[in-house]
Amino acid sequence: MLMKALPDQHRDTLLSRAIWKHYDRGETLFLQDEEATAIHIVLDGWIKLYRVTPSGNEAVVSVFARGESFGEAVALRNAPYPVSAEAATPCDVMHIPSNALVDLIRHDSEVGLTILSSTFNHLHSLVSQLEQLKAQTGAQRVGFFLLALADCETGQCTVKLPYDKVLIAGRLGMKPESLSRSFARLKDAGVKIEKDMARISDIQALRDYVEEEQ
Amino acid sequence: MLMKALPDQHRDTLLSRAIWKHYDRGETLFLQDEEATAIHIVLDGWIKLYRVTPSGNEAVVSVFARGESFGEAVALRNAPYPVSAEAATPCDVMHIPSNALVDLIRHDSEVGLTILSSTFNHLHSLVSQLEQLKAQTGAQRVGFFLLALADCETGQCTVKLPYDKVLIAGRLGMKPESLSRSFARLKDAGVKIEKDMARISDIQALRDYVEEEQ
DNA sequence: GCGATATCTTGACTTTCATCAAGCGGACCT
DNA sequence: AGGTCCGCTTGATGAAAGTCAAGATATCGC
Repeated sequence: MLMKALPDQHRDTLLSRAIWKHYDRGETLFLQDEEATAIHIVLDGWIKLYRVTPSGNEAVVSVFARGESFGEAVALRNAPYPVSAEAATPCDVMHIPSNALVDLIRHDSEVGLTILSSTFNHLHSLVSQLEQLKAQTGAQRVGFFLLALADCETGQCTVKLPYDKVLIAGRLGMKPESLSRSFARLKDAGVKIEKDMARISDIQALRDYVEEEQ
Repeated sequence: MLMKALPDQHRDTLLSRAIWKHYDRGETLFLQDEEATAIHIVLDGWIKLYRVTPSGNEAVVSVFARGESFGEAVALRNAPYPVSAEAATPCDVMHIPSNALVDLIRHDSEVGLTILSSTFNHLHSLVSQLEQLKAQTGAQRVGFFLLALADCETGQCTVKLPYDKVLIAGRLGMKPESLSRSFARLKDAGVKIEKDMARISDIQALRDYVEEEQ
């Protein structure tokens, strides 16, 4: 996201100062309240960002896939991370020192606008998450999640669940048990779960279901 | 927030191109999906940002007070607003044309960093809203809201509710009826509501209450 | 003062979801 | 094969919050 938006010349400047690293499942990239020194780009695998509440509960804030970047703005402010990051699957991640980026922004103000834009996309996705959480039932949120993964337009479709159900549940703001029950409800909307695959018998029917009142 | 962070010289540049305007309660500043042409700074009163869901429900996204600014990042991208804005009380608002700001950023990249930072404050507040919504009960969220308004450190304290209860309820992700019941529960934590004033008999007791497990 | 309207509270009922507990099935190990 | 751990599902129960409806309490205009 970040990289695509930059002109080649700048991208190379950043890449020359980057660090590649592999993480096993469950390994921690950084912890909440640590000071940010780099931004992170997922090359392969899934990274989850989560927060531990004072009472010790874990809330998944978001999950990043291959090609996505996170931590830009925190690194720029030299602020502490507001979340922790952990590999949800085995991962390859590229780290770019925040200095490299700050230098670049000072040098070319256009880069600032680009990052602002990417930050803003993230902000919008949070706003719509917030809205979804308030206004939709669990089963509808799950349906929405499946639709976002489906790549076909109409008719029947099969989706591979990208990470395990505990994490999906967290991502959608519910407990694994509730996720399981939501899947059961979605049977009426033509969704069948087999291991880590979801078979949607009619995309449009599912769309209608998630947009239904109540 | 935005203005304070800028050096005087730049602030004056912006102010010279700004427009002042008064809004009566209930008046609309802009609607979701309109194209953004300016950023907004609240001089007096309260502005609510809300979203209308496809099913017609209204969800309050945030409420801005005197001195706060919003719409920076949307204006910079020339994107459509993701939310609508309305005066929750009579308001004075300053509008700064987005061109003015874009010119400034191109001219001085430091400004880009400043705005990035302010955008990120907003983003973090959304993240913690998300977390709160998931992990706390209604009464705890209300308690948290009151604590944020209270200006004293310990002992007893009286807080004026800044806008009406329907809006507070929306801001906290609940229905007015639930807000009313949450207030009733907070009596045990030493909070009494009289019209639009909240009397907190012991700030610390309330703090303990909102941080309690469950 | 007296209605009329808007705002807030209360009550009864329902839905949704978290929780606790038990059970199933697969993967992995020795 | 037999354990054992883990991820997932299912069932029973309770708490929280939404819904619908009715009442209480302003606030305003006349």
